[in-house]
Amino acid sequence: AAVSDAVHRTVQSGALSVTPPAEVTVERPRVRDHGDYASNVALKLAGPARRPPREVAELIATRLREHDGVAAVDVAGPGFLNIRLAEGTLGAVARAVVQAGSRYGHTDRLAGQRINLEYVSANPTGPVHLGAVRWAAVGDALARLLAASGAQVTREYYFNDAGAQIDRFGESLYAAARGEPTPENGYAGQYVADLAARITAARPGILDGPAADALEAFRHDGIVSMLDEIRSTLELFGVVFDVYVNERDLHARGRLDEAVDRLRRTGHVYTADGAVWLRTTDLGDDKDRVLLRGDGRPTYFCADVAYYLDKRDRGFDRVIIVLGADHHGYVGRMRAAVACLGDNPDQTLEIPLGQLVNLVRHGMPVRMSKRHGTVVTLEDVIEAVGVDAARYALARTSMDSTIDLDVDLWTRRSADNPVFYVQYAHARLASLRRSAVDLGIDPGEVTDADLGPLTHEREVDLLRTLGEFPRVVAGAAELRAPHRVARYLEELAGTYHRCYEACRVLPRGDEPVTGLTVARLWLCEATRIVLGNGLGLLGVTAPERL
RNA sequence: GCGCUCGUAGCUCAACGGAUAGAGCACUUGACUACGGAUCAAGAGGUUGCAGGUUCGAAUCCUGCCGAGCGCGCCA
Repeated sequence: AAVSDAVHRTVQSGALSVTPPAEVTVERPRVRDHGDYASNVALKLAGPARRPPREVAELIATRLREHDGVAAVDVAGPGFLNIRLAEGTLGAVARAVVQAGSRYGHTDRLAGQRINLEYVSANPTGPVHLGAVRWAAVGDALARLLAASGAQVTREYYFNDAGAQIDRFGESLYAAARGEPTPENGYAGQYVADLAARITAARPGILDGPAADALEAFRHDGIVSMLDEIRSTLELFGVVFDVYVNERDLHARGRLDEAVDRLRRTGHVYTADGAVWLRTTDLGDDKDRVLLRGDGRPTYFCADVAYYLDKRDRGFDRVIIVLGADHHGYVGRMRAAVACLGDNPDQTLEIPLGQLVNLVRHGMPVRMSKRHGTVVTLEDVIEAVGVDAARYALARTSMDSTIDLDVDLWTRRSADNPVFYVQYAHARLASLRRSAVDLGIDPGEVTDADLGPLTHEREVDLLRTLGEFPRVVAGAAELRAPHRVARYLEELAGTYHRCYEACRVLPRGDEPVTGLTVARLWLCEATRIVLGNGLGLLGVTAPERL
């Protein structure tokens, strides 16, 4: 804010003939010699202002030096502003953290945005598989991040409970119940046999009645219990959705017909070879798409468009759908369809694509589920590494990278396991707090004056890192990149451990409790809070003990 | 064939067009009468797949090539 203000005043003074930018970038430089904060505004403005960057930087620096709390401003390199804060002002960070508590890190950066966030949406024809587990972890963390940034977020799960795949699922259950082989393109695996047996037991005599009734019963009961199972497994994983939408409901409510009508009015719909098409090539797709087949039945694409419209009609101004890279074909045609509807897909539809996951044990990919005899499932992952490690591991890597989730690494109770490294720091801080209580130390209410004594290099590092947290959260939310929070937590844990080595907190033996003791206790408490908040954003617990 | 994504230290991965590309692991050398050593300190490790281009500045943006994964139906 100070930098932005300085830029404005420089412009107002007539020294620069440019429009001040809406936002200026200020970041913590990687190299500590470059000050507490650094900005590249001068480099950005040099072009429009038609002045050398260093000259622009000097003009802004002059104004910036007039600010309270700014100790020094240097112009460095091609025209960076390196800002050093006055000693003692950093202590206020710890007070701010302690006073904000669990809300520290929250901002109103995305206030007013109504976001519909869809993720997982695994088919109800089987248990949640490994590929979707990543989107459960990442999607849920993203939802927490967006909410922490002030957005109004609805977490949504779409059940594809209509169409031929569901019929095949019902047929597979029916065949299994009668002891017949799995139909072609049907569903196999132990879970199918188990489920078929449960349904048969719950509906005595069902196999003796008409085949059509039995098929319908197996289809219906099969879907219902798969939905239940999926929901409860996700809940075990700490992932709970606000809204579950069934594709069948969209059909039943006439939403697909309505979508086709809406599209017709845009003039992008035509009929050819007996089918109804959407001319998505008008808006960037590489081929047109069928909405209604020759026999009048809608395609999945049609349902997808209807579902998008349904979300928009419910008042969301931004629709985000987290998908695996294997669905990337969906992106182009949906964007085109959205544009056909008159929306700007850059503003209303966002589809982050993520790479796939392999579960690895003893250096070898795990292909088969223990329990289901099919692919690896969410339950397998929970059983193999536990909820905390799985969620952390899946969320700490950029979605762009494929992940090898190494069971041996993530179950290890040592420093090379990142989730343990971070949780250990939290447990150590919690232990310290218990020790302080045992010693009868009561720091009372926190004030800036309490924190004045924090001048050790390691303490200052820690304060600076704590102060970064809200920006990290906001950035991670805006970039849809929860892994940034995990990386930050690892940095914070390391910074804390280094401070801990150098700065003894509690008095030894019969040493007195000093102002420094109190200051350091507050610093530790602030660190504990930030570690806890950060882990919370990832859906990982912050244990008091390990 | 067309399209999308990815390629960074030995390994797993960071880096919103910014300064000397960073962490952890593994490796080498150190620190334990411990506020939780499940930690810390130091060292070594790089032509960011290759070649051009854009600009004050490129791992990042553009073009071509090489390599890997995935996708391209009136399937779901």
